[in-house]
Amino acid sequence: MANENHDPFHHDELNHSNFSFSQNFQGFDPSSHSTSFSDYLHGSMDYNTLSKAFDLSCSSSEVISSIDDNNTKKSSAGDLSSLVGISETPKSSESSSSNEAVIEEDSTNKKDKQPKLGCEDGDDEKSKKENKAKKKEKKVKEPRFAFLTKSEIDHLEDGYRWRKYGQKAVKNSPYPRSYYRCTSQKCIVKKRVERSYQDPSIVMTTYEGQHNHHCPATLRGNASSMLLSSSPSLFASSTSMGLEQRLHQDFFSQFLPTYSQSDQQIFHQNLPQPHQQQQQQQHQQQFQLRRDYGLLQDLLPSSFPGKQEP
DNA sequence: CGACTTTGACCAGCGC
DNA sequence: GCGCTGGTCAAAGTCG
Repeated sequence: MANENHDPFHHDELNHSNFSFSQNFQGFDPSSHSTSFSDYLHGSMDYNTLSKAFDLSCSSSEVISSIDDNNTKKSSAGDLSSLVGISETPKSSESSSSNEAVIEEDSTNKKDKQPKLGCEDGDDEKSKKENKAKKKEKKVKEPRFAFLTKSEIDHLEDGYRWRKYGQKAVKNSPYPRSYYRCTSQKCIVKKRVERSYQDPSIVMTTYEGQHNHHCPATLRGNASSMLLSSSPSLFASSTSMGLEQRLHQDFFSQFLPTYSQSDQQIFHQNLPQPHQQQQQQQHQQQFQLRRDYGLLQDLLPSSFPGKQEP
C-alpha cells in the first residue's frame, strides 16, 4: 500500500490510525470520546459481523462506514454531521439492537398521499383515517445501507440509472441532500446522497431497497483486477478464491460497477501533477474501500439491500 | 420528444 | 398544538 505518511485524511485529520470497528461501533459514546471521525462511525446491521469483517485491516480503509437505517434515522436522515462528529450529541444508544429487524415494506406507502388539489372531501377524510390506521401499524421500512465515500463528485456512478426526484437543504450543512430513484420499472430502490459539511470530500450515499433487476451497466476495464492487486494482503487472509471473487462481484455489481472510471476522473482531474504519489495513494484507498466493502457484503444479512444471493 | 433535473410546495413525523 | 425537518410530488425547465 502507499506510504501512509502523507495521507491527511487517513491520519491527521481523521485519525483513522486507531480505528477499530468493533470498538467504535458498539461503544459509541460521543460524549466520552474524542471527536475523531472514526469515533463517530456508528454502524449497521450486525456490529459484530462488521467488526469481524473490518478487524482484518481497518486502518487502511478510507471509509468509510456502513450505517444502517436505525442508526441513521437521526443521523443520516438527519445530518451527516453526527456521523462525522461535530454536531449535537447523537442519541447513541437508541439503536443498539434490532438492526436486523428490517422487514420488506411497500415503500410506496407514502404515496397514499392525496393529490394536492381538488380531492373529494369525504374521501379525503376517509383516506386520512386510513392513513392514520396504517401509521399505527408498526412502521417498517425498506432496509437501508449507507456508506461514506471520499469523492469529489456527489453522485457516484454505480452502474444503475437513477432519476433525481428531490433535493433538500440539510440542516447545519451548506450541502444539499439529493434523492434518487432507480429508473428501472418496478424497481423501488432509492438512494440518498449528501456531502459532509465537516469534510466536504466525504460523500454519504444511502441505498434503500433492493434492485429487482440486473445492473444495466457492466463492470468496465480492469477495475476488479486492480481491486485485488491494490492490496492483496487482506484477501490473503481469506482463504477462498471463490469468496474473493464473489466479494467484489457482489459489490461492484450492486453498487459500483463502473466506479473505476469515475475514480480516474475524480483523482486525475483535480490533483496537481506534483502530487502524483498522493494521487495514486488515494486511488488505491478508494479501491481498498471497495474491497473492504465487498468483504462486508459477504457477511451481510440477507435483508441488506445490496446483498445478492449467489 | 423523451429522459432527466430543478425547485417550490406539500405532507408526515417528531420534539417541545 | 406548533414549529421544524425530512421525504416526496409534480410542474416547469433543460438537454441530447
